Amino acid sequence: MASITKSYEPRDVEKKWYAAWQAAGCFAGRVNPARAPYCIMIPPPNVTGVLTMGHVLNNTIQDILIRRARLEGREAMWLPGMDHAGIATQTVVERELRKQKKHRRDLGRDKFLEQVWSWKEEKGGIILQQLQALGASADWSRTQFTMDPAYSQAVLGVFVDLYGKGHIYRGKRMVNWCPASLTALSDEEVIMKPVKGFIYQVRYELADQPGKFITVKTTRPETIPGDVAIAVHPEDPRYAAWIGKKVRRALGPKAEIPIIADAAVDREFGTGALKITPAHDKVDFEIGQRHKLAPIDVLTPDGTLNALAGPELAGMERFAGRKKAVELLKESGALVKEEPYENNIGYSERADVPIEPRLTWQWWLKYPRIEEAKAAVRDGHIKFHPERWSKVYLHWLENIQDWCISRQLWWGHRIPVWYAKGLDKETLTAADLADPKKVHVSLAGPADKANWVQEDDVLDTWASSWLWPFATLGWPDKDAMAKAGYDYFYPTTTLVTGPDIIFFWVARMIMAGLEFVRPGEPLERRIPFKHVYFTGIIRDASGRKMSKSLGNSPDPLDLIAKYGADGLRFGIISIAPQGQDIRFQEDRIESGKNFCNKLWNACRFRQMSGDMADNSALAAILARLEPAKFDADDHAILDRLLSTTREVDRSFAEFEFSAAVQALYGFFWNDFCDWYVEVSKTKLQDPATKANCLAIQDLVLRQTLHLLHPFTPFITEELWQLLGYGAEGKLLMRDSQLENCSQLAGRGLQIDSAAAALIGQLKAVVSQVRAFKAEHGEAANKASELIVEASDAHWAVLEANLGKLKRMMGAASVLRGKMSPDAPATVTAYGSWNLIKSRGRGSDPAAEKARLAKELETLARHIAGTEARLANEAFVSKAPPAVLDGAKKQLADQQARQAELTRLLKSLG
RNA sequence: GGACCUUUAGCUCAGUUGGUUAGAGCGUUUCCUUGACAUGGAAAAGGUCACUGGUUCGAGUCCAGUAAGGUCCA
Repeated sequence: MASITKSYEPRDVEKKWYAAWQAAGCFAGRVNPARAPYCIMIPPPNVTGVLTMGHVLNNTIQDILIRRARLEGREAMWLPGMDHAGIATQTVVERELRKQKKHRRDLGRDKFLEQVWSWKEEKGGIILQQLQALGASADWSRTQFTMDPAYSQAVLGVFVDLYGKGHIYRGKRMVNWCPASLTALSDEEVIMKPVKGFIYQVRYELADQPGKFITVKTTRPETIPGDVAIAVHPEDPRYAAWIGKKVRRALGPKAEIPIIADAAVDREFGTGALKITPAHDKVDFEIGQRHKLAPIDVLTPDGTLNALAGPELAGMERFAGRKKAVELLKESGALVKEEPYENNIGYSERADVPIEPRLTWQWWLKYPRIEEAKAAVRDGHIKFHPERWSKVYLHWLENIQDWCISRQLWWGHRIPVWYAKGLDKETLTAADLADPKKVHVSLAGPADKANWVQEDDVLDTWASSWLWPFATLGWPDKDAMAKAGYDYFYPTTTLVTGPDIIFFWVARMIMAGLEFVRPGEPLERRIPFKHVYFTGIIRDASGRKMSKSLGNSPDPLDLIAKYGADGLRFGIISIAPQGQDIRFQEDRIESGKNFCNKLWNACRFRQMSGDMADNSALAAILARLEPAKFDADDHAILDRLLSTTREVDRSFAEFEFSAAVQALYGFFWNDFCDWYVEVSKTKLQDPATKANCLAIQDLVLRQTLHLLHPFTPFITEELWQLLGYGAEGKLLMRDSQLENCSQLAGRGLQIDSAAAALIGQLKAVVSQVRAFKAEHGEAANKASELIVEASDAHWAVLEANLGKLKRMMGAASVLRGKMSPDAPATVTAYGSWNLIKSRGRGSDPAAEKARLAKELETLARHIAGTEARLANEAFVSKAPPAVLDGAKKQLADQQARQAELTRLLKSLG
């Protein structure tokens, strides 16, 4: 067996094991009826994406769940893949074209798409390789892409199906239009941002009463040429006499527009009068509809003012147009006032430019299964972690609006709709749309393609990823489904994602699953997953979101190079409490690395401590234990091993990963390394106790490696092999079975849990002596001569453990003695024992007295508090007996200590 | 405007159904290169649990309100 080097070097170990695992097919999830499945579908990253800290957190958690499930003997399957990311990808390729001074229209649709595909083959999906560096144990043979032929068939088939069921319609409505990407966006793709600008008061002159004006407030004077009316509230006395009159439009082509009354007008806002521009505002559009006013669209798709805006403005970009409009209004005297103003403006999520409300023909989806989707979460078939997100989910479903699923892009799933040649798409009526001679909807398309023109629009990317949990399992193709194990793996077990896409993705997947999977079967068989774990958002140290533009996001690959993948994983999980955002601190990643090194060296110590015995199976190690020789330390460490295992079990059940990591850290570092390994150094010297001590170490290390493996897969596999836990050719990650707390406890371990309390006391004594020495300027490792004054019972306990304790305390000798009235100043007390270090150097009676006095002072305060509590009749009569006894015992201890300290203080003169 | 979250040591956070003197990591200070580990060991200092009320024998914990910060929805 190879010997363990002095420090852990992750790089080679990671490469070696990742390749070995892959070669051994460890990541594959297969249909295996003998085992319960555990399945996770990756939230598909964008094909344009590169690994961010958010991905690191999200995918580490998925890997942790999958690896733990595998160790528990479940058939684990983590399905990876990518999203075609319509706008983002098209933008990337268009940017490359622009470098060659070309536009996608120069190439035409087919040529452009060829370009996108070759970009995808060359540069797309880097992130999947990066996930491998992180240790992701996904089943790469199943990698899916939302534009793959089979997946695309599923997406288009769903469109045809929903169209046939009447869930999809074409309508001319207000949409969020992105003037940069030239496409519609759904509400979820629009980000509201407060923007500082101006609000203008503009007056409109009454047509039949020159010199009389009505004044409105607007932030968008450039749209005045699109005004079709001025609206006031019907019950507003200020304007009651004005209703029905006409005013002259303040800007643009001359026109007279009516003053109308509509209850949607907010009397409190501005002047109480509102200009109505139906083509450029959602509310205005609705008002316009009610009053049968035809909208006037003064903008081109790219946000330039058109001829309808009038000759002065036509051709100007919208923000330049606004400046010009203000100038023109000033000149004409229509501008009454201009004041600074902050309002919320919708921005395109991808292009980061203000969106335009715009009237266009789009395809809309009426969501299916809304009520079932609510019930699935409300009734607990799908559990959200943390639970509170279910409120957000339900609230969204309560107020759900139809989904605009068409996008004016080329990259994506082209909508399977054909229009009869010569048909004007802009003037289609509902009857036309229902007429199969005019509009054809099918997967295969019309037989006589020459007579038809296919819809130009593609589907929203989310209208493909909402099928992810089952389209990735071959749905709807029966053969593909059988091959992928659809029946076995669906519903999947857990979804790990961010709360920012509850609406985009989580809710829609639930509705899709309910609509398309296993029609007629109970709800719990149709839902796409049973648990949804929402991660926090990773922020920088000062709490800002990490973003490319701020440059405050570290490159995870740099972190892996610096701290190892295990260090990064351990570190990031340790700072990721459930349900809270995470402030990233690199020093926590460093602790992760340090922990790995500690683990490494503890195993190294084991290897150096004695010959390796049979470690190849848990039973073999258990057989080596000699319970008759267990001392308090052995009992205590096994007791802690079990309680730590229990805590990790609990943490997994509750999705509290950082709690698991913290429990393992504390147990391994404090209980095992700082205490058990140290006392082992004495026990290993004695041939009578050596073998048992090594067996205990082997048991503890084995279980620790097992529990840690999901978090730090590489180093644990390496050490597992180095310490001989794997029989020939057996891998930790694939061939071992993790014992949970009750399984391990059921292995016949006879543990005296009272021993843990005794060890706690001994630790306190050691601590006391060390503090005592440190306070007197004596190094911990200096062999001091100590005298102990103790009762027979205490001395017996101390004496029984003296060999180990001397090493821990840094004592050359520990003798039982008595305090003499002229004791040297170097004295301390613990409970009812006194530890006296004789012939101490550097003793300072004054400092010692000050220390004792300070301690007595705080003690007196605590005693007063405890006494007051016990003197309280209500407390004594109402508190449970255990609490009452605790308080009494506490008082007795405090008083005993007070007496000792007082005695010591006196002895110092 | 509505909903949710957060507020505990210099920093980042734990703190289970209310119960002994509120914990951890990092940072700070002092000491230690001892044979697993200086990526380490030992010790110390450091807290009015945001604020105000209430419930209770007892509140960091439960309830109400206030303040500050954050997120989402409209």
